[in-house]
Amino acid sequence: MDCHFGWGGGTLVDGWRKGPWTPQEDKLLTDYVNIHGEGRWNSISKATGLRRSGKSCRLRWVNYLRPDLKRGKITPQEENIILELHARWGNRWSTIARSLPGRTDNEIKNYWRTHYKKAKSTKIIMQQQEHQHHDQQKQNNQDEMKEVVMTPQVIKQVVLASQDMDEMMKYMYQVGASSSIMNEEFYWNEDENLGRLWNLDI
DNA sequence: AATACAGACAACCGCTGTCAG
DNA sequence: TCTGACAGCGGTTGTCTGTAT
Repeated sequence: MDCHFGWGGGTLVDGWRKGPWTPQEDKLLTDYVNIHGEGRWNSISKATGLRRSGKSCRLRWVNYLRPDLKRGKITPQEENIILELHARWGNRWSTIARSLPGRTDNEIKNYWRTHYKKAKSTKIIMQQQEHQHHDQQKQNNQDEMKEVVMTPQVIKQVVLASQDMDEMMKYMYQVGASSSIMNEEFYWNEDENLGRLWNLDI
């Protein structure tokens, strides 16, 4: 059974409230955690009368109410850390978040999703340009090797568009990347080279 | 001024791992 | 060893807000 509360309210499902939290609910949860500490999330509803599931309470505390949370935009430094760690760990958001004090896995996940989607479009455009480039060469009946100039900006875009190191390297070789960092040594020393990559002044 | 669109954020859902009984 | 409760994680969706047309 669903019961809609209207503006500022939530929805009651099987006795649990869902939807946006109210300031009153936030206060109940904050007071409880300040007294009892984190954990035992399922006890909160019984102890405080808060009609929220343990899961919902934990999420609200971790992502919004925790006092050590950093507010505001992701800084360029944090962005570089996220990109580097994502290249290394993939979608292990909680692992990445541990390297960014005050940032939550949810926040990083949302940030990546927004910017990754943008990068994905960039990748498609780059592939289209590559195809056009290739067609042009065919049309001109030129038999020379194709070469894409890999500026630092392009390299960073490729990393942004890649799911992982393997895909990135595959793509860079696919487009015939020409860059001083594109060599065997770079491929096999990914940790060190990611550092070098993000030190590029772009 | 109205509308469409994209970005940012908050919250939920389903799954998995852990641990106590 | 098995099982259920719980916490945590990643994926996904919904909503709000700012900006472009």
